[in-house]
Amino acid sequence: MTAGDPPYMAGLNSAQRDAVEALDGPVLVLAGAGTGKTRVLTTRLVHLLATRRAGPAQILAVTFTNKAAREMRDRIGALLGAPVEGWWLGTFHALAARLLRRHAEEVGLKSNFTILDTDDQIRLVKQLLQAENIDDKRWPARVVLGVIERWKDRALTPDKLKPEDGGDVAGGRVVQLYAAYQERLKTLNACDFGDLLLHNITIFQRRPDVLADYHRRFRYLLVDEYQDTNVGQYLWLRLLAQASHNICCVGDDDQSIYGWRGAEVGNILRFESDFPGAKVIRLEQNYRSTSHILAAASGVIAHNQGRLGKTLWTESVGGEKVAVAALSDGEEEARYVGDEIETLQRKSFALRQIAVLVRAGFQTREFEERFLTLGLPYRVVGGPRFYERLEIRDALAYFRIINQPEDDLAFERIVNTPKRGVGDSTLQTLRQASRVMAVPLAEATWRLTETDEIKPRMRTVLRALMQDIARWRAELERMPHTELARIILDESGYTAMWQADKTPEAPGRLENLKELVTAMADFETMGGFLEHVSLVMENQDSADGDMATLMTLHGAKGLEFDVVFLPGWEEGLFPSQRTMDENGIAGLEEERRLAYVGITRARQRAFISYAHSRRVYGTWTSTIPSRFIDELPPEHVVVAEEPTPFADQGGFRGGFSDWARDAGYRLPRSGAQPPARTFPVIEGHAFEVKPRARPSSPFANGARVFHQKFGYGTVISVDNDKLEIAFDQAGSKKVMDSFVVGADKAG
DNA sequence: AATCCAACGATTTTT
DNA sequence: TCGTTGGATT
Repeated sequence: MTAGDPPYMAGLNSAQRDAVEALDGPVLVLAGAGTGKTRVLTTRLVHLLATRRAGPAQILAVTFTNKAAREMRDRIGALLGAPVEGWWLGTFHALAARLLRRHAEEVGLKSNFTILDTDDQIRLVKQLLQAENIDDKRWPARVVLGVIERWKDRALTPDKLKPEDGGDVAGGRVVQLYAAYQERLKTLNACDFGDLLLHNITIFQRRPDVLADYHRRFRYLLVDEYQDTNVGQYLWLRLLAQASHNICCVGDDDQSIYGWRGAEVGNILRFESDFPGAKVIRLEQNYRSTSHILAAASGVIAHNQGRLGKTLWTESVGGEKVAVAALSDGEEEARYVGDEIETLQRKSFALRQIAVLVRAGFQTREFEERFLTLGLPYRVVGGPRFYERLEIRDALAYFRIINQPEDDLAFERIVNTPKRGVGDSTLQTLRQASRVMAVPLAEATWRLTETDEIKPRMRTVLRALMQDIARWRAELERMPHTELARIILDESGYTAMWQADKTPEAPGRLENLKELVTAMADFETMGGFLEHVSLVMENQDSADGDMATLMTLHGAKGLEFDVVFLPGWEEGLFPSQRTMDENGIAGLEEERRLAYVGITRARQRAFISYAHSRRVYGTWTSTIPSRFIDELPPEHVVVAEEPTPFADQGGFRGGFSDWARDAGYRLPRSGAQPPARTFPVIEGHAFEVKPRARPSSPFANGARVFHQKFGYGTVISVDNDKLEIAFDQAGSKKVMDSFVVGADKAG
């Protein structure tokens, strides 16, 4: 490092430095796992500013997730010592939406268009299927929508498709449905996520003057996670970069795991031919993991074809080898993981630095059950997002119909929520009127209340609703939108509906509604807030405190932990049978990349495991160890195994899988009971006695308590800090007292 | 229009 | 096995 270096360059290695300093022309930074990718991106951006190549307004910095965008913003803010506001730094979708609001009329939308979420999309497709008399049993709306979305990912608009391109999906009429879907979106003044990008592309192509304007504006482009871009995103970037050629993409072909969502690894593989004269820089020094962990991950990923190729290395040699354990069944596997975590805890690993990464969400269940019995605090990452919750979507539908009168989907959602006695037949009448008069549903409803088309009682109800909506809409101009939101939820009877609800979820839902209104305060307008919700709002990491993490491999991308558990490495489960059936070798390779992502999340320890037999949808199935286990380089792995007649005492000599398959032979056939559990594996760590002297429980027999997962129940026995509780819904369970609260304090 | 059961079917999900 | 969903029932 030279004396004249600016402080923000301090500590960069030479490859990182190259990536920061290569400012002109196309640059591809191949950043392996844990090689300081974000550091490079943020430093590069700061370097652009410091060298006065560009001001904040001339840089377009694109990420996939809001989280990544936030992280970049925070880190740049820290480097500059000033907050990053109003920059063109955000997700593809947020930036595209921002551009589209400025030019909406160009594609037949108004600037206040609604961004639909998946639920809205499915409802819309369902309506179209019904209108076309297509059996939605045979062709479920989600399947049809899936086909349409994959087309959108590839920037294939209906005009680019021939009717036969849809195969026999929806009776051979998908293309037609797709066109109808787009038409319908336009009349709803709405678009879906894919459209945000595609409309941008249309505008750029149709209006060279507009594009040229953005060329003058955006002189430097920075793109994160380039391996995850789909064709639409690629075209969008290429259009924006075609004047300056100053595009820098950062990514890792080995971490491309979203092919099933339309991501094209091809984009990153083709970068050099797409952007002639491109400079390719490899970041290969890993700052995260031990050499054993890196070697294990590299050994697996080396089995993939068609990689750009990187050789990760680290200065952190040694450490523990990757542990591989064979367990008898899933329950035993959960027991094993739980035991290992307790051991690690005694070695003073923090729980928040330990993660269990599974292939599919349902796998977390066994671990949850085990952790509950052990009293091991954990959090499950994933599950429904805040804005996907029923009550949030209902509330938003009210706000949407106020904000955007043409939003029929929102109207349909709230017209009978809370119950107003508006049934299917009334709704049909409204829909028909809307169609005949060619006006939005809300407008049609308004007009119908003036006629005798509908029964007088219904007319009164609907008129009241429409008057409310009109009044709220007028208030939009006059009062703060947070206050208006409270009024809407109140006057519509929506809050009252949940207050009257006696189910255990009701208090939580009211809580969420409150939270929603609070969150609105950060926005200047209702419209701004709605945009935020559809593009940005996510689960708040409510769980602070020291807890182990349970999540999917997909969810773990971009994260790191001291210790990672990778259970369920069995053929069919991981790699997933379905992926292999559907996508063959390409699918298998994506699964392998997932394995690579999983292993490289670990800083110090990785534990891979599989079960000999597993209950799949209720029936016992015997399993075969994942082929990925065979691909682990033996010298970096330590096998924790049951001694068997087949196993060499030294372990791992003639090939692990042979041993494993031999052992598998001794298992009962599918449908039988699992073998007796004989092996809680792994070398002894019995030298320590459970040190935690626990205070006796604050709960007594007969106490009414509430548990996050099991709901309400009555304590039937107390054993120090362990309680046995008869839950009203879930039956009798043993749980830790720290996991329950008094029933009076619940909610 | 609300409620109740049976039949079904079941990955991964950044926006 | 278990949760969801849609048809049938009141």
